[in-house]
Amino acid sequence: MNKIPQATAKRLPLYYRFLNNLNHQGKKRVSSKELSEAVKVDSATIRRDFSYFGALGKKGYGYNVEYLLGFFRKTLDQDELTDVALIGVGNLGTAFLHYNFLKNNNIQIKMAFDAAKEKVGTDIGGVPVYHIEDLEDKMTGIKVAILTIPASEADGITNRLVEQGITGILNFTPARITVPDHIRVHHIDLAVELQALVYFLKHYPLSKED
Amino acid sequence: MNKIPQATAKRLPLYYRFLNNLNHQGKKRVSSKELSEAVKVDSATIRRDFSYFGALGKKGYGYNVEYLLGFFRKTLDQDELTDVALIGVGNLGTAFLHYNFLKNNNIQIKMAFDAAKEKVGTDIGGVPVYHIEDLEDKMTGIKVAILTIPASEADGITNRLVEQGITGILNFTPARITVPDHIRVHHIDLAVELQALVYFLKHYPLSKED
DNA sequence: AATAAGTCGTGATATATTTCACAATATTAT
DNA sequence: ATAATATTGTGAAATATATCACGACTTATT
Ligand SMILES: NC(=O)c1ccc[n+]([C@@H]2O[C@H](COP(=O)([O-])OP(=O)(O)OC[C@H]3O[C@@H](n4cnc5c(N)ncnc54)[C@H](O)[C@@H]3O)[C@@H](O)[C@H]2O)c1
Ligand SMILES: NC(=O)c1ccc[n+]([C@@H]2O[C@H](COP(=O)([O-])OP(=O)(O)OC[C@H]3O[C@@H](n4cnc5c(N)ncnc54)[C@H](O)[C@@H]3O)[C@@H](O)[C@H]2O)c1
Repeated sequence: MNKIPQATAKRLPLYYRFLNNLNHQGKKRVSSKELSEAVKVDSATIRRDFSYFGALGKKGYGYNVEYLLGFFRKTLDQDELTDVALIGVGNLGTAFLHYNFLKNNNIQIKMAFDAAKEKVGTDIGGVPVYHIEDLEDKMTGIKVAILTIPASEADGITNRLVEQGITGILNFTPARITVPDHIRVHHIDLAVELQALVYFLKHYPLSKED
Repeated sequence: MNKIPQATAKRLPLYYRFLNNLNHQGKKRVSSKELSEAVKVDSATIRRDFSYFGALGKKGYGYNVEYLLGFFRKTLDQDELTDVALIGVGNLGTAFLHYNFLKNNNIQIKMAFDAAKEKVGTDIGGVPVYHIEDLEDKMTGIKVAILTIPASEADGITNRLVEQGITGILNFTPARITVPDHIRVHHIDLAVELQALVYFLKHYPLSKED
C-alpha cells in the first residue's frame, strides 16, 4: 500500500473516534485546530496525517465531518468485522471480556480460552470460554489474539498460536515473546508504562504533555 | 538532569526488569546481543541507550549484570517508593488492584476511590476503597493517579486531581483530558491499540515486529 | 464587489530516533 | 605469547517524525 507513516497509522483510530463523537453531536464541519484541541495532537500534524490520504479538506473551511468519517470508515475497514480470541480469563482478561471492544467499532472478542476448569464453559460478557486444550479446534479462522495469561505461559501459548496461523498478537504479559517475522506483536506493558511515567515526573519536571 | 532521550527513558524499566531476571538466574555477565534477543530491541540501540549514562560495559566482555542492575536501581529510583491512587474501581480498576504493581518494583497503589456505595469501605488486594467525595481529604501527598472511570467523568475528576496537586496521570479512559502544562498525562487507550494492530495487519503485511 | 478572516496543503526545516560500521579493547584458546 | 574471537562505545549516516510558515483558496462581512 501507500506509505502511511506508522506514527500516523497509530493516530487514525483516535481521529476516527473523535470524528464519530462530533458526528453524533450533529457537528457538520471541523477545523484541524478544533480537532487538535480535542485529541491533543498539533494541528499541523493532523493536517499532515490527513494529507497522506489526499486533499480531504477545503481551504478556508475545514473538513466536512460526515465526509471525513466516511473516508476513515473505509480506510480503517470499519465495515469488515475482525474476530479476536482472548487467552487467559483472569483479572485482566475478565475486564476485557466485560468491556468488549465491540461497543463502537469493528473488533469483537469472539471466544476466550483458559486452563482453569471452573472458568471453562462459562460465558462472560457474551463470550464463551473454552478450555485451552481446544484452542486448535475452536480457533480456526481467527487471526488476532489478546494474551492475558501469566508470563511463564506466554512462550508456550505463543508457539501454539503461531502454529495455528495467527497473524497478530496484543501481548499484555511482561514476557517479550518470540515470533516469526511475518507475525506482528504489540506489547502493552502496564507496569512499564507506570514506571516510565514516574521516571518522567522525577527527571523531566514541567515538560509538556505527551 | 542530562539529556536522556524520551525513547530511551521508556525502555529503561524494561531493561531493569530483564536484568533483574538475569540476576535471579545467577547470570554474571550479559552482552547487548543477548539482551537484544530477550527484550527485542536492536543491540546497537541498547548500547546507545546505556551510553547516555556513561561507559557501563567493558569492550570484548559485555556488561556485569549486578553492576548494571545496581546502576539502574539508583537511576530509576527503585529505592524510593512512589504512592499512587486509583480512581474508579470497576472492571479494569479492580484488575489493577488485584495485580498491584508492587510485586517487583517501587510503585504501589495506596488507595482507591469510587462513587458506588457498595464498593466504598471494601479492601481489594490490600488497598482500601474510599468514596470519591473524600478524595481531597484522603489523597494528600499522593502525586500520581490512575484513571479507570467512565470517559464522561474524566474531565471533572481530572480537575479535582489537578486542584489537589497531582503531577502525573495514567489515563485509561478514551477521553483526552486537558491539564495545565506542568502536569504529565500518559494515555493508554486499549481500544485504539487493538484497532491500530488490526490496521497494521491489513496494511503492512509481513513487516517486522514493533 | 471588495475586504477581512479563516483554514488547508505542503515545501522546507527542525528535531528525534535508529542503525551502520569500525577502532579499541578484553577474553579465550592454543 | 600469539592469534582468534567477542563485544563495547560512538561518529556518521539513515530514517522517522513533528513543526513552521506561507501561498492559495473559501467563506463571511460590509
Ligand atoms: N492484572 C493487571 O492489572 C495486570 C497488569 C499488568 C500486567 N498484567 C499481566 O497480564 C497477565 C494476566 O494478568 P492477570 O492479573 O489477569 O492474571 P491472572 O492470574 O488473574 O489470570 C491469568 C489467567 O490465565 C489462566 N491461565 C494460566 N495458564 C494458562 C494457560 N496455559 N492457558 C490458558 N490460560 C491459562 C489462569 O487460569 C488465569 O485465569 C499477566 O501476565 C500479568 O503479568 C496484569
Ligand atoms: N474494561 C476494559 O477492558 C476497558 C478497555 C478499554 C478502556 N476502558 C476504559 O476504562 C475505563 C473504565 O472501564 P471499566 O470497564 O473498568 O468500567 P466500569 O464501568 O466497570 O468501571 C467504572 C467505575 O468507575 C466508578 N465511577 C463512576 N463515576 C465515578 C466518579 N465520578 N468517581 C469515582 N468513580 C466513579 C463506577 O462506580 C465504576 O466502579 C472506561 O473509561 C473505559 O472506557 C476499559
